[in-house]
Amino acid sequence: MADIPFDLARHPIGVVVRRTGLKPDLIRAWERRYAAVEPSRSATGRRLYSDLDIERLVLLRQAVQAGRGISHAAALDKEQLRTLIREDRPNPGPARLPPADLWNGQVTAEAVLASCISAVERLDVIELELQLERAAVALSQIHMIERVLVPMMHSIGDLWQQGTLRPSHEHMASAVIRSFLGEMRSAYQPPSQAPHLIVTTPARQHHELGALIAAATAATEGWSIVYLGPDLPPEDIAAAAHQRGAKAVALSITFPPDDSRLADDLRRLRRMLDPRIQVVVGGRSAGHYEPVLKEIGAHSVADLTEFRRALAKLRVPSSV
Amino acid sequence: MADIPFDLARHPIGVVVRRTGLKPDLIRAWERRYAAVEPSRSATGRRLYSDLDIERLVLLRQAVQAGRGISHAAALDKEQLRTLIREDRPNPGPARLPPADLWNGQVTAEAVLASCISAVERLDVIELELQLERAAVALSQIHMIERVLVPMMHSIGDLWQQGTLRPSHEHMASAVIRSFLGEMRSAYQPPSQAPHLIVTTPARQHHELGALIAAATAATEGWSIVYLGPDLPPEDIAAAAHQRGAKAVALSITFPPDDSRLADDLRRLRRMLDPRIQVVVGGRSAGHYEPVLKEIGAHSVADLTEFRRALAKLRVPSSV
DNA sequence: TTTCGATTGACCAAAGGTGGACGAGGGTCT
DNA sequence: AGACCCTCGTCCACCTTTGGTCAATCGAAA
Repeated sequence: MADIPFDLARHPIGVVVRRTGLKPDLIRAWERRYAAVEPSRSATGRRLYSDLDIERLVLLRQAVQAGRGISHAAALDKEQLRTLIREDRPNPGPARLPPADLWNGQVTAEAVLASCISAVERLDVIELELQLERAAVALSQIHMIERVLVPMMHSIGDLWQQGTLRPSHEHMASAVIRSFLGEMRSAYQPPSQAPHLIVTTPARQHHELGALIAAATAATEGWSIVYLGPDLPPEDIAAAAHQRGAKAVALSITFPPDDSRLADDLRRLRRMLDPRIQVVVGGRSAGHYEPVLKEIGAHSVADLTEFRRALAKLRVPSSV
Repeated sequence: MADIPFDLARHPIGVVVRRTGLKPDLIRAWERRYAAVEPSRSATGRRLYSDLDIERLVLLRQAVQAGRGISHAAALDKEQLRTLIREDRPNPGPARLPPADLWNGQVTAEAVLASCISAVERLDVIELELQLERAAVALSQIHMIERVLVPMMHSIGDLWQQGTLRPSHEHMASAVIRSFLGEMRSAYQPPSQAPHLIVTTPARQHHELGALIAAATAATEGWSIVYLGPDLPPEDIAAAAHQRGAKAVALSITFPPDDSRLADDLRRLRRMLDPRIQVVVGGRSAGHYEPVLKEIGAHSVADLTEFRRALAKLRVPSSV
């Protein structure tokens, strides 16, 4: 399979606009004023960008977003840009959560959310996919999950309960979100020595969106995910964990609030599982099972931030 | 199933128009100006297109929609077009596939199938995704579905029943195939005037892979798909069909072999549905419901070829 | 006879390119 | 503190290229 060389100039400016989220005028201005990129030209003068050009533009955008001047950033090479962006991230990263998430007033998580919900109401698959895809270019993955997908699921749940939406709307949205999260997760290629995490839902728990979100989140944290879908009995969860030599098992529990069989399943899982394998449980109804979870020594997480923290702790056995 | 060779030229331009969603004038313009396809001619000068030509036109349409100029796209071969589109569609992913070092020879459906099954046995998500992705570039979509995915589902089903595989393997494979089919479907951007097809599974039918395959297949035939996932009661199917002004509803029935409630649901669906909306039913267990299907005037299809044929017939209201 | 398809040439909307100007925001100078 | 200036995203006017569509005409097919 002949791979296309990265430095082959072949993208017209329209494609670059879609992939970078920058406006065409701006791209040209950066080129004119700072020689930020220097695309080659077609015989008739059209700009042709290479993959490297696009990558560079994305980096430049991130650098500018992080507060650098474009005139300064444009002079740096790829590696310098990368370190610069990495430096900027951890500090203002969490602090920037409230105002961030927009690119010059264009794409805000709230606006995306509104469009998505409207698309769901109209049962418009194409529009919903389009909105999500477009947002994914502009928003970071964390924002995407925490500010768009999670609120969207909640809104849909609410609208469904109050009768505004039918099950078909909820089904359609689930299918689209599922695909989207699946792509999100598989876009992350874990390092080869990454610890394995089994993600699933216990038997009789059919709602898998929570598990998918967990999978996508853990993937961004550098875990290698084995996603098993919903509704799996404890024997199979344990077998899978052992076969893959997993470091941990993540379960999402959404419903019902109380089910003694589920508590039994959890105990059974713990008993069958290698004691070195940790269990993390989250989801809407996880709180109702606190006693059992404590009993079996599972990490119970109330939200994604806690989940991420738990993952970080699990990763480094020394710090337990 | 006697295969018709893909490169046999036999479709008049009208068929190509219906299958690709392109206007006849445009198809001819592409040929005239860019030699985008070069159909053979009948004795009297009529254009005759092969399946490969049609596939190529669909790919070209997608490339153009992704922002490529037709003049540029027309110069590429099938494989290049596929990579291009695949690259444009999903998240402008960070890392690209590693260079293919093995597989220097031909990619055959059988070899892919074997590697996939081995990956499932090893519960190796990454490898399975990699194999599918790689195969998708080399194989046509129809081959991919009929020679890889469908046999794979059957093999897994068999291995599961004979106890070689656990439910966790089956779950993992389902999740991956589901994502993959979802991407396959959404990679096909239907033309805007394409007729809508609702795809789902009746209530209590939880296996959705059949429905997903139907969705992906119909998408390649130029339908606009509203995929609703599994397990939907008739009221909601009907409501969705009416809200989107669908032309037809496709249902996949896999199990159980006999269920009187399902028969009732089918009757109810037919009663609630606008008589102009057709119902197509397929799946492993569809045969067991022949009487009901005949009673409600549903099209019952035994395999994907029949399904495609039924879709083609539905599309042209004149021929009903 | 009506419909479909082929051909040709023309038309025009959309996308892209260029150069220039504007103006909000943030300094600096005297 | 007011005048000045710099930075940089945006907008505009005007042009070229690209490419989808149409109309007119004619032969073939159903």
